[in-house]
Amino acid sequence: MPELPEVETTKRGISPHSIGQRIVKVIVRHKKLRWPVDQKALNLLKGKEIFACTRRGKYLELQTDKGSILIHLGMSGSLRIITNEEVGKHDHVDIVLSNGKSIRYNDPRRFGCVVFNQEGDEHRLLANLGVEPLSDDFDNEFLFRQSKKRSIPIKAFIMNGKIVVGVGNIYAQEALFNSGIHPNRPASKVSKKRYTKLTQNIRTVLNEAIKAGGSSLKDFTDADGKPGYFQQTLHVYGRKDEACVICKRKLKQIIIGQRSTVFCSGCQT
DNA sequence: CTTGTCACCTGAGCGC
DNA sequence: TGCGCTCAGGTGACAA
Repeated sequence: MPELPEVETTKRGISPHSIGQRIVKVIVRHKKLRWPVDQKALNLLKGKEIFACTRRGKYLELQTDKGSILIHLGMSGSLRIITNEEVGKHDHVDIVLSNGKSIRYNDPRRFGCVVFNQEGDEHRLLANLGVEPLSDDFDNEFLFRQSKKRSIPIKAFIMNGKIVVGVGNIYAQEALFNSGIHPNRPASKVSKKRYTKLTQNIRTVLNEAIKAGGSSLKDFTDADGKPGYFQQTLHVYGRKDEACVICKRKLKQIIIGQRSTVFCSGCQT
């Protein structure tokens, strides 16, 4: 489920149920996630109050004054607020709260993680992250400045979390299509003007997706809540061999950095 | 430092 | 029905 908009939607969904609550206990049913779940360390947070729920890139953090729980949803993870619900397949971790509810972490592929963090933003998983695409740091010149001497395809460049966080495989493709840029073009060979456009399109595409995801927020606790991008109009992602919405050419699919990439050879140069 | 490749997993969908 | 294959919203580790 998770690109940045889904993570943001998740954050907004669990925040009202968790902020101000104390952590009663953390139940770990399967500790083999991307990183081992350290039950002992997480137990240090028992009785502590969650004073904030924050997002950094695609990472979520439940903050207490004795440390935080750092969560990543990987490819297939999700968090739900539950009350006395039967444990299902892939429900690996429960964070039991003082209001009787729990934050339940489910992740079939187990590419995500639930880790104890006492180092704040200095934590090794956070320390080297790039700028937030929805912040002021991601200005019209940022990508252009960073792209100097970079030969990698523009798509891999904007998906590099050390440059800018949260741009995943769906929205990278969409933003490049909307900007008319060929995904394989070397980053250093994209003009400043086009970077300005790309920057704006990345912002727009993410904001639209957050808006779409937000519309289903009231149903957040439903198991089958659709992530934002199912409600959004996607122009290229998943549309291989279909007609370009602009020029009607057949959309092509290529592989960039082991990730499939759909684009229009007419509109994107 | 940059770039490209691998690894970690399960489940869905398809052709046979 | 079942088997084998391919593919899927991510990203850290490592080699070159």
